Amino acid sequence: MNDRRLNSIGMVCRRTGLKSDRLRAWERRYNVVEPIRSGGNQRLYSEEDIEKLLLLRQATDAGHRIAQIAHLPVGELQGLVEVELAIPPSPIIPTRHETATAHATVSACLSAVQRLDAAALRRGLRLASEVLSPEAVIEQLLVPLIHNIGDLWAEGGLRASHEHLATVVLRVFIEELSPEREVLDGLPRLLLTTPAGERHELGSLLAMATATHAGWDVTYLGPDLPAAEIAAAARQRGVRVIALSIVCPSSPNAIQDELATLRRHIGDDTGLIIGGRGAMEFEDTASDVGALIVEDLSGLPAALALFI
Amino acid sequence: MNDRRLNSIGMVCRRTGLKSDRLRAWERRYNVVEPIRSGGNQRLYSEEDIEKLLLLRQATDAGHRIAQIAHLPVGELQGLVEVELAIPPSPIIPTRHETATAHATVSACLSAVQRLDAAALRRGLRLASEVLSPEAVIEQLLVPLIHNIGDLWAEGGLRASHEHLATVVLRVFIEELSPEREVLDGLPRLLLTTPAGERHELGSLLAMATATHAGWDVTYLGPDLPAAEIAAAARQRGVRVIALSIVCPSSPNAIQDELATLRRHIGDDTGLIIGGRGAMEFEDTASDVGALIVEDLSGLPAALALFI
DNA sequence: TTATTTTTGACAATATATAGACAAACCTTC
DNA sequence: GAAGGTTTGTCTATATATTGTCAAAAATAA
Repeated sequence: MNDRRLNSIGMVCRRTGLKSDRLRAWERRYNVVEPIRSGGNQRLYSEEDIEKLLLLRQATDAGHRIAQIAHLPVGELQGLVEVELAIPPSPIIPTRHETATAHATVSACLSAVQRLDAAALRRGLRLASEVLSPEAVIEQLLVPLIHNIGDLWAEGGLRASHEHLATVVLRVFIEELSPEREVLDGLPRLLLTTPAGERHELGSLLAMATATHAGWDVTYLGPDLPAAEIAAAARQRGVRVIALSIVCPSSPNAIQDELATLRRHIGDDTGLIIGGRGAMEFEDTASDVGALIVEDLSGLPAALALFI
Repeated sequence: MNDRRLNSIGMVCRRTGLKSDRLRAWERRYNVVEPIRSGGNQRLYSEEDIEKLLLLRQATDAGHRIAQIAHLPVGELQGLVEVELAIPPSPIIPTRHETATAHATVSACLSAVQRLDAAALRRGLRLASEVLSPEAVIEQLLVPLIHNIGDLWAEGGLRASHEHLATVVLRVFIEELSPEREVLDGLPRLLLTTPAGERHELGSLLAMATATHAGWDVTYLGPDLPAAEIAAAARQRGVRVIALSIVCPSSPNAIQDELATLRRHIGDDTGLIIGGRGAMEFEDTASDVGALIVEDLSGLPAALALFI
């Protein structure tokens, strides 16, 4: 393991909490470590050096005298320090609540939205997610819920404030639903947002959760982003595909322009997917700009797979 | 993934926060990047160059010496800054104060935003929140971070896409930061949103976290809500106070109208608080409609207390 | 034109190195 | 316990290295 990462003495001080004088004194008197030198004769410590110095610091803090332990190898120092290392993993037993049907939860959540009761909405969602798998939560709870909200909104049964509250709560819930994005280096990259003029975010959030589950490295940028911005972000991230959610834009004509502008900016190498409730209205534009239309959220993984 | 779009040195300075002299010095002394030249011998940087420079800035901010890290590839630099972020939690180093932790994290988070790296931003925030108290997270991490984002945005160093990404990540983080709103029956109720025309949400999110910590039952409705909607929601929830965040509205005149309309709708019994970076510009309007202006987030609890 | 960029050299501010001194803490011995 | 020596961390002074910044003059771009 030849680590090219070398640390200056200042860095070592920050990382070990030892002052530089002490560090140099230890080296001078006991050769605790023997850092190589830079061209200008400055010390360069390896990660192994730092590890040993950290252990020495802990040991001296615990009362050991540096002269007695300076020569010990790292392994022995660890033994010396590991006096109090107890990590009893507390076993968490998932309490199985009654299986509330997704349907009942949908109606409960809808009622919470209408009452502007964010706490109740959160409780309902959380309860369901304890029982259902993430996929089931999306398909049986979130999709119908968001659909219902959209319908009610169209009928005038909900005000903008209700939709805003639902968005605020759901966006956090959906993001928490997504798996932890840890070291995902090789994954294909997807940019997800809604075009300028489309401020409805819930659909794109669902798409984000779905795409993440499908194994994509999703950069999610929220709603209402101009084409030039989308293109710039796609370039910076080096994404393979851009996906746009369109539900109910304020101006359909403007969306067409945005799509055309976007394709012009990104060139032909980047895939373009359009989905959402209002996507079908842009079928012609989509074929003009070489975009794939996805009618249903369940069709998204297959559409994405075309670009791998 | 070859980007035909290249960046001038001025653009790189805005996007990385590095001064041009420093940039050229790094190149002259260590060849950190080797931008191609235009016909007139001017440097043209690629997106990969910018990515590397951002990481180098973050690493030097964290105390690394440029000479030791200049030659590292991007992947190792990422590992390096992760290591640096992982230092604060180490319990054996009492020498690092809260402020130092917060400062390093702010820089790391800013770099993550500029790289459109949501995962790194999340990790940075989470690590800090494991060490700092919620109050410290807000005051020393989130407020400076959001301020910095605003400044960079004003200077052209950030695009809308960067601000969107930051909003998406921060809104989830801030909501998770807030304590569980469980049994809070007697708490005074607050409605929090931004008026129509103001789409910047980050400030109102901070206000939400602050007000929740101050013991209010906050109904948060996200950004960009028309006055009539705000009034209707306030009536339905029976709130005592409405708080609005104003940062940089698309049309200041429209905001004045919204404020007047709102006061007309809600009557005189409901308190009205206006805060945020752009709030001071509406001082006159505020006094007309009987609204309290809060200049600073730290003044919010006191202002709210007036209405209990 | 005006603003930006390039090159070069110089310079100030930090960081680090070495050698030596010193006081507080620690240990041994009386 | 006290005396005396040892260990240990810290401090000083001086020198060198590294790093960021600045200025001037010429070239380029908008």
